[in-house]
Amino acid sequence: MTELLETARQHMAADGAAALSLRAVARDLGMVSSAVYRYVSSRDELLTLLIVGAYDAVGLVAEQADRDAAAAGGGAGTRWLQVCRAVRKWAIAHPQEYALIYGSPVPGYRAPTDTVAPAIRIWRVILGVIDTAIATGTLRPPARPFDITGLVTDDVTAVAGDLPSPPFDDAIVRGVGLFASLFGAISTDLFGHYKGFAHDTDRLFDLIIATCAEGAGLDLPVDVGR
Amino acid sequence: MTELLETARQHMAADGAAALSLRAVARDLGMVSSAVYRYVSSRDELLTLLIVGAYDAVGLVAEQADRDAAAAGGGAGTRWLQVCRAVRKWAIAHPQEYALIYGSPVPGYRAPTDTVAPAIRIWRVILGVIDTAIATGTLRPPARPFDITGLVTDDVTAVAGDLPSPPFDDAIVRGVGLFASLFGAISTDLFGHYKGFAHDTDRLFDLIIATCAEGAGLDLPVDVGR
DNA sequence: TGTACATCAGTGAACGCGCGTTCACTGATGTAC
DNA sequence: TGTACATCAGTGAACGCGCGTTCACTGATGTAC
Repeated sequence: MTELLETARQHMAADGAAALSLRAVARDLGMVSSAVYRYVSSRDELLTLLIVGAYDAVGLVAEQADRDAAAAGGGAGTRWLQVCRAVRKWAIAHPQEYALIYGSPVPGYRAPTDTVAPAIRIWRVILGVIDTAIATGTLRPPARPFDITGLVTDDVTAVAGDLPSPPFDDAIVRGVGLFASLFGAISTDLFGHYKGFAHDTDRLFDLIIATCAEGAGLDLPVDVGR
Repeated sequence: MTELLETARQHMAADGAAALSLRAVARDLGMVSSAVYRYVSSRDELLTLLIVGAYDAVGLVAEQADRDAAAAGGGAGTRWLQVCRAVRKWAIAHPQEYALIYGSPVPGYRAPTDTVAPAIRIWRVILGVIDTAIATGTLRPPARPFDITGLVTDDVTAVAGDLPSPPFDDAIVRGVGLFASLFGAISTDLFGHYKGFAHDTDRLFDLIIATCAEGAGLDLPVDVGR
């Protein structure tokens, strides 16, 4: 089973998730194609397992980076930067797994609800960073407060707990902004949208994260990319 | 030819680019499969045409929104917001074409250089907005200047012209930040990462864009999402 | 006005391929008494 | 210690399918003299 997933991941790494074939994986395992049905009931189930695994890997990497940075005495800004760097490092090491979850959906595949829980892990990390920033008084209050009534569903509180009180009741907006900037910055690079214009992509990434985090009221360490 | 591309786009809309099949398109056109080779020399060439078309569509939509906002007397912030909204509107109307260019690469497809020029149109719009903001004195100077030496290749000046002088020599960083936030925000929504948490996605989008733009030193109209 | 020829858009059959999934099966290993 | 049985991991053949691409061809339309 572990071997099956490992081989499937290798195939994905080579050809992409959309081209993932049970037969090819079976071949690589030295099995006849029908044998994989001993482990997995269909191609879709295999994809689901890979998706869940990828979300969990991102979640784990993010949680660890966050914990490590906090343990080292880092504030909210440092923690966010380290989370971003860790997620990006994972994405670069596993581009097709990244594409599987944060790229375009695989044609014909319908995600079951099993994928929701692992997908949410990264959100918890983001909201945790923001909570810390509020608690330690380092989150810059909004110049002009947003009206967030009717913006999100009640399910958010199930994940995030109660929303912070004003002026920080816009925490979700900031969180979504951080999320979008993180995955926007990674995808832009990974999916080839720099077209050869970027040279030092590591530093450019830090600077994008810093730029957008500043907009969210989060100050990154002063020496980022400088 | 126009019909071919139109039918191909319809098929993509239904099944995604990775599943696009010359035979299925031919069937829909009431042709025998070999007949499409009259118009297109291979499946890859068809994909290239679709990709170029999608980039051009995004570029056009962005340029128009920018021009219209400028003509209506909008400043840099307003222009950027209108560009974002226009691109997002196009993306929602053409999700698979969006995924084709800003999602994960199609497995097995290698993009020829023909796609570079149309892909760059949106960058010109972004850099144009920033130039305006500098020229009109509405771009907030960086609190702590970035050191951008070695960050980008010389090709950038071919697209963007000469870089602005300090303290705005970090314009590219801001531009990439805006780019990442725009496509991050669209993809997050379109690829289903809100998982049912977002309610008013239109307003949420505006707020993300405003949040990240603020980090880039660009002030959006005061009433955005408020 | 009539004829010869070229161009064009599409036909139809065939190639070799890989795919997901099913089914009845085999033989080795483990377990119960 | 020996026997009967159940479980397990995998086999092998077959199903029906759609795919990209090639090739020699046909018949309608346009053009030149």
